[in-house]
Amino acid sequence: MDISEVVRRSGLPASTLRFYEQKGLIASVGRRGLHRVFAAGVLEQLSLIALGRAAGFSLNEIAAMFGADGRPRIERQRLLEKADELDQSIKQLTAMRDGLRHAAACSAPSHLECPKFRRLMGLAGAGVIGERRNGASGKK
Amino acid sequence: MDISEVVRRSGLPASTLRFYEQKGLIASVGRRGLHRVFAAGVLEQLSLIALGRAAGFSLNEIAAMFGADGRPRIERQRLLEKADELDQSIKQLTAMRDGLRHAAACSAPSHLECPKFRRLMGLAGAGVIGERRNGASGKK
DNA sequence: CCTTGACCTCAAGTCGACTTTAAGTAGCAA
DNA sequence: TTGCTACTTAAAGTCGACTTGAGGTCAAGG
Repeated sequence: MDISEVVRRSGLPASTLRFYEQKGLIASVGRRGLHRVFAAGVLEQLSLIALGRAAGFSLNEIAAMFGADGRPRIERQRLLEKADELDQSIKQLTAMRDGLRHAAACSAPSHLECPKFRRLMGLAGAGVIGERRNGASGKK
Repeated sequence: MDISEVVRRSGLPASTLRFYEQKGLIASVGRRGLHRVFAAGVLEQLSLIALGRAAGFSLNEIAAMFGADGRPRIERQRLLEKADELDQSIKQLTAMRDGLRHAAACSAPSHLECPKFRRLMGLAGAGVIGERRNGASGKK
């Protein structure tokens, strides 16, 4: 497969594939002239990378999970840790979601007058509610 | 209050307070010499900002929620939208968490042999599972 | 054979939310 | 008055995951 086919079948832009190759996340099996040639297995690897990203692993972490052979070497322990992290996130997001729904429905003239809202504010201010950089990206 | 007191009572570094002021998220009531002087209300505002951040709003979005007076002008509609986004996130994270737990427990020799794992991979590869930049930050 | 356009490389740019650094100022204690 | 610091500024740097741009190569189709 040449890169354009991988682009077509993975949905990722070529720039991302080159970037992933540079980072050691995927590898081309060789070149035809200058052009990269990929094995079919790269698609599976890309799915795995997407999965890792969705689970919240960084590209570096994901890279560390691939053996030099390209096959995944995933420690079950890491998976459980990440699952626990996700549990934490889920709890926080659930609290946040409920808080937002309440605030939207709340009859208090200003949100600042609503005790529930103030409680949520207090928690966030105290850092009890995790700092997130990005959650559900509302892509166009 | 001078900036050091806000630092002490909010837990945020002074650089962040200056940055927030520059972005128009907070305002000092004046200066004593060069030194900023803050009103007590700034602490409440900072909590509100923290809350907004935790809910997944960007600083710019949060800035837009404050009237020129400094009081929040929050549209209930926005809150409901964000709550729906969070619901989406929660569903995805829950699926991911369960998938990770399964993969960790799964008896298949390689994760690639596990049908559940492969299904999750497929979903992630197809972009069905949202792209996240950061979830539960495992801070030190 | 020649053109075309898909591919290549390397460097730099982007985005968000801050932090860091360098250089300067001034309130307050001694 | 001196001098210590805590404060000030503006600009640049950081981090992660890519994207973009400039300039170059070459495989394939006409």
